Amino acid sequence: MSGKRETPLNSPSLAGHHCTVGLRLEKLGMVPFFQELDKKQLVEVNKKFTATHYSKREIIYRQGDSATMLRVVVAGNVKLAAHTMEGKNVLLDMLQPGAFFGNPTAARKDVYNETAETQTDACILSIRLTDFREVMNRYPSVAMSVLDITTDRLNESRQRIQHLSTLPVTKRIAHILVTLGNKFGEKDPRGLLVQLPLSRKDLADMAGTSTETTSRIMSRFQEEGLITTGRQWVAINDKPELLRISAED
Amino acid sequence: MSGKRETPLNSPSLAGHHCTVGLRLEKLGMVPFFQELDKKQLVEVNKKFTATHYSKREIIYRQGDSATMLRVVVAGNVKLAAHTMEGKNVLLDMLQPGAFFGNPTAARKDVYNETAETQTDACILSIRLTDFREVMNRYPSVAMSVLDITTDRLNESRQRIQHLSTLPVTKRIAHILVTLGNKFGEKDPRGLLVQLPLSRKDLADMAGTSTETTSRIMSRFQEEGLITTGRQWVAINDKPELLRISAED
DNA sequence: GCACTTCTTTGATCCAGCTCATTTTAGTGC
DNA sequence: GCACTAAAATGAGCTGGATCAAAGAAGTGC
Repeated sequence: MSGKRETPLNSPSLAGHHCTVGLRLEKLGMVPFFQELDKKQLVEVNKKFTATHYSKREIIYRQGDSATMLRVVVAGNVKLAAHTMEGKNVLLDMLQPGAFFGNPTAARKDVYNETAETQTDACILSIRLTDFREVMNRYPSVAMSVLDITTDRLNESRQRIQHLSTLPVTKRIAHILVTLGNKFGEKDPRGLLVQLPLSRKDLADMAGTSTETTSRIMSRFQEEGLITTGRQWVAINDKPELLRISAED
Repeated sequence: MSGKRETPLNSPSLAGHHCTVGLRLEKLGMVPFFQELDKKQLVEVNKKFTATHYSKREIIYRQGDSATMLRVVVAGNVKLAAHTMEGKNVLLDMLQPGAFFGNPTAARKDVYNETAETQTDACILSIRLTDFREVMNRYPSVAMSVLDITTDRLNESRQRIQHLSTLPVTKRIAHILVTLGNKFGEKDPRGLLVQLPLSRKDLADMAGTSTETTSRIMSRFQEEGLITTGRQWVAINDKPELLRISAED
């Protein structure tokens, strides 16, 4: 029983080699919106990108910084969060490899309105915004794909507005857990393990509630056998039931 | 004093002539994302569109309907709202002439997840989604413009999430009033008049609160001289102060 | 292995906003 | 102008979650 609560997350230190020049091209080709480019085009586009390695919990850019770059996660995870003047945080998105961030537009609106921070060691590619616009103009498939992704994000975002406006906290958290399971879940003896360092505060910032309330609800879910959780990690044990809770009545 | 509260909104019945074939082309050219097309291209694109006239409070499509068309508001206003099973509504967006609605993507996700309803008499153009994709592929400027608009909407949407998560109702409503003033405001003896039929319920559905609370807050704002309001209409009298309220502390 | 820091849990109190109930008022149809 | 309908205002009581406070784990550095 003793080890039951030890962090089951993968060691994040396996990064570091990710950002080698050799791997970059290969990775770029796996990014959804470059999928349709051929080898030659990819080489061309690749030249415009710069790779940077970040370690865990590093800030990539801050809310208010001038927005000149578009970035792509190659390896690791990145979270986007917005801050209020009085310490209130809102967790806007958690990104996986392949996802882009930093407005693809930002014509006149020249500052980021969220802060980007790594959750694990990570390798990030950046491209100047003007260069990326050029790429989209030359390859409509890229623009279309970016549009599709942005539209999906808009829809997610609107669903979240709906949840914040109409659902009580318990249901919101149940729904968030299901979503995290689907997006970051990995089979594990403990259940569907969310492969991410994820604190109660993070969950609270996603659900628009307080850390304490989140903690209470998580404890209840654990008692009921729906999840297994410890410091900075969660595993989903009964997704169907969580889904039911998030939608019941 | 007697007439002080009579509805000051423009009569909506001035539509009806909007949807003539003659006007369509002209209107299409004014839509932001066709801005860069020349006359000939516009004529070409125009052929793909169908115009429909709707009267006030008509449903254009419902949440759950299969999504095959992209639509553009030519004249009038349209609101997008999502419904919960138990009557809870969320007002997602209010559209002006020139705005498009109905996912521009919808590859596999083939249903609308909101309901579109006219707020005034309106003229709406529709194009088959596949046709629109073709247009975007042929004219990158169109795709880019649609992307810019979608990105702006995503940012707005995220700001709203932030407000719902961190601000008390009074501030949220103050902010909404300012936004409405900026977007739909017209100079009027009563103040900056929001040219739209706008009930307490609508406001409540935007702010994620109850009709009663909205009513109380609106009454207070009126007492304080910040707004002038009546049945289904509002005029902003002191925008700076409303802004201050929405951001204070 | 021990001291320290950070995260999490739990308890107790309080209040913003919801809900339910009723009255008032603005607009509509005749 | 009068009766009718729907929106808005107002009152009173209740409650989901916030906040404040403090104790209990789980990692970390030395």
